[in-house]
Order: sequence, then C-alpha cells, then structure tokens
Amino acid sequence: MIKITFPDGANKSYESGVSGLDIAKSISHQLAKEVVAVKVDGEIWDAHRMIEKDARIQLFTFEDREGKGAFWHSSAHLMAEALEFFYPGVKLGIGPTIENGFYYDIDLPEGAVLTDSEFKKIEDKILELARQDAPYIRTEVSKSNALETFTTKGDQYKVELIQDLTDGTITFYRQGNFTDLCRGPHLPSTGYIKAIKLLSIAGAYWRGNEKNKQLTRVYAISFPKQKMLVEYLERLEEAKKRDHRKLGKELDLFTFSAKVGMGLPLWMPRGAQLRERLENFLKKVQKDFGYLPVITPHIGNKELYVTSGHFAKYGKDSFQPISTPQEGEEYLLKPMNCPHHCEIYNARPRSYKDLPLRFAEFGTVYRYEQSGELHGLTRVRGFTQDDAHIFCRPDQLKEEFLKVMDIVLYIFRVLKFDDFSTQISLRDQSDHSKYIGSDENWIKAENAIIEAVKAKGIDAVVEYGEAAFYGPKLDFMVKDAIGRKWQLGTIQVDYNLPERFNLEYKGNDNLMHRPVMIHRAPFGSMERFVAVLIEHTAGKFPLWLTPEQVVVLPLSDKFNEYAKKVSELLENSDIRSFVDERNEKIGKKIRDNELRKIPYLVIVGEKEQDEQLISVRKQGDGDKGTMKVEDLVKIIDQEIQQALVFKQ
RNA sequence: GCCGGUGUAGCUCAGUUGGCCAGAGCAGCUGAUUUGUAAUCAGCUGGUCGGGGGUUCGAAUCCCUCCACCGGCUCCA
Repeated sequence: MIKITFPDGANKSYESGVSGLDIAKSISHQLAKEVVAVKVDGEIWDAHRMIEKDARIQLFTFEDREGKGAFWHSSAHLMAEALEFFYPGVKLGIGPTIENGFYYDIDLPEGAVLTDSEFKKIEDKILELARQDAPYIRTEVSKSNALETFTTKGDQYKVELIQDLTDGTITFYRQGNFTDLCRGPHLPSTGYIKAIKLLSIAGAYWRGNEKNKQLTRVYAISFPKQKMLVEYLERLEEAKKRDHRKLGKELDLFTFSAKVGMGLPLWMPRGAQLRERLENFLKKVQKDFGYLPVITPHIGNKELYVTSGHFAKYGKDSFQPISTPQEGEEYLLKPMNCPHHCEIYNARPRSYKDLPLRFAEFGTVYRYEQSGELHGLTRVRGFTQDDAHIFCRPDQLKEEFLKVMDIVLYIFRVLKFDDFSTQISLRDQSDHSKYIGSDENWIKAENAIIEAVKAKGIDAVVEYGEAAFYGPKLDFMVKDAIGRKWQLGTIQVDYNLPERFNLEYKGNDNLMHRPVMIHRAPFGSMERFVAVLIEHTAGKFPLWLTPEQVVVLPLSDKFNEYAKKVSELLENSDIRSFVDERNEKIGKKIRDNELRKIPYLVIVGEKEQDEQLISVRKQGDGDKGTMKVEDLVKIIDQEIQQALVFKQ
C-alpha cells in the first residue's frame, strides 16, 4: 500500500500501481470522467500512469491550465496522425500547446501543399481516430533506440531533437499506429477529444531561426465538448468586433492609404482630437513631475547615429540616408529621439545642481519595419513616441526610476488598463555581441531596474535577450482584443549613450562626472496606445477623451433653434457637443448616435422647449429622464473628475 | 523579408461548367414626411471587378506578375 496526500493535506492509502484516474474514481464518478492529468510530487503525469510510491497528488480537469496542456498536447498527436494519413512521408517538427490550443510544425513531402480547404477532411479524420478511443501508451526508451526509430522513419527534425536530450529521460507516446517523441503527459485515450477545429496555417522557421528551413505550422484547438468549441468560436467573433482596425474605420479615427505608403497612418479629425487629448493629459502629468519640453527635427545627420551606435546596429535595416544635393551630406529619418536629446544636454555645461534634467518630446520617428510585420496602428513605419530622457546623477537613479514607474502606473490606472503585465528585459546571458557598452555598466543598469521593481513590489517576469542594444528595460505589456501581447510603456536605464556622447556635469567636488540616462515612454507610442485603447474600450472612450461628449437631437426641425441653444450652453461649460440636425425620426437619430458611441444623447422637443429642460440618454444605458442643462453639466463634470482623480 | 490566404460601389457582401449593358442592403444626394427614445418613404448617383500582362470569339470568373490587406514566422532601437 502507498500513501496518497491530497492538496488539502488529507491522505489516503491505495494499492501500489494506482493511477490518478483510479484515485479520481474512488472520489466520484463525475470527477473520474473529467480528470485528464495529475500532478505527482510536483511533476505533471498522465492520469492513467501508475503511481508506485507515497506521493502528493493534485488532479486536473480540462478547466485547469495543466489539464488543457495534456488535452491539447494529445490532440496535437492525433492531428499529426491524421496528417500522416493524408500526407505519407510528412516529417514532424514540434507540436506544443499554446495559450489557446496547439500547433504542429510539419515538413510536407516534396510538392505537397496544405491549404485551409483541406481543414475539414483533416478534422473529420481526427474525429474518426478519436472515436476509436485508442489509449495513449507511454514507453521509456534509450537514446540510441529513440535515434534509431526516427532515423529509420527519416524524420531528421525528431532526430535533431533527440540528440539534444539526455539519455534516460526520453519517452515515446503511442496511440493507434502513431508514435511520437514526447515528454507527456497525455490523455488516457483519444476518445476524450470530442471537438476539434483547425484554425490557420502559417510558415514557421525550424527552431525559430530564419536561416533554417521554413516548415508549415498548423494551428488548431480542441475541446472535450462540441458546445465548448462553438462558444470559443463565438468569443473569437466577438473579440474581432473590437479590432481597432475595424473600429478605427467605423468611428472615423484613422486610415491608411497605399498611395501615402504602407504603415504610415493618417489620423482623421476624430482620431487626431482623441490623440491630442491624450497628449495634453500626459503633458500635464509630466509638468507636475518636473519635465521640460524640447522639440527636435525629423531628420538628423548620419554622424549623429554613428555616434549613438544606432547606425551600426540598424543602418542596413532602416530607411536609407537622404543626402543634400550640393554637399552630399547624409541625413537619416529620425529613428530615435535620444541622440537629439543628448545634444540638447551637451549644448551647455551642466552642474550637479541642474540634475535631474528631464527632456520630454512627442517625437515622431520613422523605422523600416518589414512589410509582413505591419499591423494596423500597433506596428507602423512612422509613429510618435511620448518620449523623454532623464539625465541624472547616479545617486538619483533609483528615485527617478521609481517616479517614472509612478507615471506609467497612474496612466494605466486612469485608463483602466488593469490587466497588464511587466517584463524586465535583460541582456542575452551567453551572447553579448549584440550590445554596446561595458559589462560593468550593464550590470549596474540591470541591477537598478531589478531593485526598482522590487521596491515597487511589482510582479515582473525576467526575459533574457530582450534588452535594447544600449541598455536593459522594464516593459509594460497589454493584450489586444484577440489576445496578442503588445508592449506599451517602457523604461530603460542607459549608461552607454552618455559615454558615447561624452555627457558630463561638474560635481560638488569640482570634477567632471558622467550622468546616467533613463529613456522612458509611458504610452510607448501614440499609435499603439490608441490602438490598444480602442480595443479595450470597444470604442466607448472615457468621457474626458472622447471627441464628442454630447449630441443634441431635436425631435423635428422645429426645435433646431432650441437644440442649438442647448448645445451652446454645454459648450460654454466646456462640454463638447453638437446638434444632429438631420431630417430624420428621433429613433433613427438615437440609433445612429448610439452606434457612434456618443456618451450622452440629449433629446429636445416641444415639452423640453416649453419648460427649458432637456431629456437625457446615456450611451448603452437608455433614458435618464428630463433635467436642466446645468444638471447634465454637473453629471459630466463629476464623471470626468472621478476618472482623473490621482490615487497614489 | 518568408509561408498561407484574401482583394467586386465609401461600408458589408451576392455574382464558379468563362457568355447579353456587373447586383443587393447600408451610407451619400434629391424630394416627400415634421416626427417622442435603437432603422419613415420614394427617386437618383456611385464600380478601370486591386494594377499590369496573357489564354480565349468572349474574362470579375482561367494562367503569370506586381501591389495592398489578413493570419502566422522572423524582426522590433
């Protein structure tokens, strides 16, 4: 007998060789049907794998992340089996699970092409295999046997994977006639898979390396119930309605023109107003935090970027230099604001008493992004950073860094971005060739960030190899409507550019010292931030940001004059309002303005005119009754004040 | 840049064995209606079927090529 301990601390004796599934059966019939994986002493196992010694266990169903992992991983194997059926000789790469589903990278036989028109028959085949309810059988194999198996099969990708594994830890899983190299865990049998949908197809380089062969990646998702698949697809459809590219068009915020050039956004009046308000909001916050405005041109002499190191790093992958017609001097479109700001610092001698200096600029920069990378407003070739560079003494670094974090967190709070994640981006641990500057400077900079994050008590993940070439950074990431992560705010500590630009200040010891630089952009870029804001709000912007706050709807053109008067009164109280004078019925005007997501609709007819009142409707919330104009002003002022209140 | 897909009116979409002047709804314009809380009615305008080339008596439809967009990969100062 062995002793099994449950998560709540309770324990129970079972015969040796009992499985997670058996244990579930002993608890309840329902649980046994749902269990798909089990954690045994911290390791995730197959639910049907035998446990042979005392252990702490935890049972997982599809609702758990661990359960989904086993479920989707097993589905990937089944998909691979179906793909082998239709494409004999197909070579298999990796088939991992992802946040929503799984994929398998495959190398199709010479001449074969997989397109989405084949999805249906592959799905059907998978379900057919699933109905056979074949068990997933785990076997431990030696490295030499494993290599032999896949060398015989001619699958060089698996061979390559096995070569990197340590002997003694290699396992195969087999279901039906299909065997795959896999750590597991897996479902007890294929019958658990009741619904599957192939989602898309993409090229993916083997091992993520551009120099390797590009394999075909098949994305799919599966569920234990058909209904769950239907719900998932519906959710996906709903999310697509929030796509900023769709809403940007519908709400007249921005557009693109192939004639202007790909990746070069054109802000329409409503979008420009929204963006301007965001900028003014941040300007005000920054003023309170002691920032000083600076303005720099859109181009800069090539030498500037040679000095900063940007040219060596990105010169080949940038828009190429333009040159003056007479002298042949080379200029680059500005890809970064920092070199310009360094030269502003250098414009005059600085004393330790001047620091910190905080130069802020909404600086528009131009970067050559690969054509396949462009994506709405989130990835463009010309964009405006809410940039600033803080030049400070080393002893001021920590405090300055924390203050920047305060700004970022404040902005996220005001705009209700509460589902963000933070990432500390450090140097690649093994390859330092991508970076400029001394090890000593890097270590100082990396430690500064780690300490600041610790001081703020923020839960950040550490990613190696994600740093900028001149310094490490702290990034704030937010997800878009369909779950893609985008970096918004960024804070970077930099000891290197001050050296390259020979920045100095005179200390109280009468000696010259080198300042430290902080690069920071709380929004990241106006383009990307607005994109994410659109998706988060589904176009229902906060009252203080929205281009039009109130629309006045006269019941018929007899009341146009009164409507105009009401609108003027609102404007006099700094409320953005306009009159919908179209010759339409009131129902039509309400519908159209609701769809345009105007926060307040004011209806005026004979009754209102006689009593000098207004009828108010709130977007998405229906009739609010009649009131005086100043009552609405009060409601709106209050709503705005509440949104902007500074809570430390 | 790479893999796969898509491209018909401002928007959403019909239009496949290649065949008369390419269609609808919404938007727009004109007129009628003077309206009480999510779509009033009628008429009209609007398209080099993404561009170019080819096959054919004939191409939105088939082929080639370029462009843009969509989903990924790689990249992201």
